[in-house]
Amino acid sequence: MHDFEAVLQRVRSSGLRLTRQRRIILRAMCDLDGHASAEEVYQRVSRSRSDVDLSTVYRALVRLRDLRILSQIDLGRSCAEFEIVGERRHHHLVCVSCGTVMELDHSYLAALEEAVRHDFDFDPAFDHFALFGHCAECAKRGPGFRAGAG
Amino acid sequence: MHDFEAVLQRVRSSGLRLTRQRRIILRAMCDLDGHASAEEVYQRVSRSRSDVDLSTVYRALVRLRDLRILSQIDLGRSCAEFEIVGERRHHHLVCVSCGTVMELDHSYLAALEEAVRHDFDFDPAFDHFALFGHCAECAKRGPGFRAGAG
DNA sequence: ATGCATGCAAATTGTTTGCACTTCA
DNA sequence: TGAAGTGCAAACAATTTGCATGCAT
Repeated sequence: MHDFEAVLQRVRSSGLRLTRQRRIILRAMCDLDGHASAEEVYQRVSRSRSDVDLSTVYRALVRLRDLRILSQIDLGRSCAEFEIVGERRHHHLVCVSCGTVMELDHSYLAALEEAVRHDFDFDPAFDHFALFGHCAECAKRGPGFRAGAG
Repeated sequence: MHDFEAVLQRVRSSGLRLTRQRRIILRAMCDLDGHASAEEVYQRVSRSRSDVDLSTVYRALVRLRDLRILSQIDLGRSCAEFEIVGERRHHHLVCVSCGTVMELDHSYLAALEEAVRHDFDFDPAFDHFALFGHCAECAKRGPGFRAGAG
């Protein structure tokens, strides 16, 4: 649940052309709580009678991601997922066996971020990333499934 | 550069059938220093006259990854990459603009691993993962390119 | 008006699968 | 011998692209 008007404002000030389709897509992204793949966004916007082509969805998501209005993430579902960039920086714990996704506050990564920046002169794009592993229940049940997912 | 015989031994003791094709693939993975995608492995093993089908390469890589003889990683090249699992746990810093890949010792992630395990009862599969961002040179040159890569 | 965006359809790319045949254990 | 593995070709899914048309600025 993000402020649609605020997002529109960000788009306008970025200079990106605000078309009917992009408006629809942004509305869907704002309403949505969490992530969505291009296909999912497409499904949602297709419900409204003024539908949008799938390729347009793809193009819009990429543009908006480049402007940092959306962030892109790989949650291990073999497709890119997107989310409105909000104020709280957060990341994700993804269970590779049951698919559960938990949020991880950015503070957990602050030290690592600093160390990498200092020691390697490397600026990590730590805005939204996924950490794969096993949740408590699945760990109990024993290993198996997808191994080194990254 | 990994010890081919040692790897074969691991495969044998895992119970996996040791075929001509898998031997060839493993030899290629051992000779190779670093990662390779299925396609790259395929290219390499195709040079030898006793070539291997691409689908066989895919199937072998998956099997070997499940046995933890190989680790799989997404380095942002939009294809899975594989590497022989060695002794030193390490991860990667991937520059999203120039593509440079640097190694990051596991020690950098130890604290995070522990915190996540403790606070979320979540066991991160921290064997080999990629951290995207910008290297010093590219950061200097200014932003652009791929944004939130995860 | 003019250039950026869209729709449509077709192309690409990475990866997977069905099936008859081969081969390792 | 029998189950597991292979080659081949075809299927797939996610994403991209060419091009004529359309619409914000």
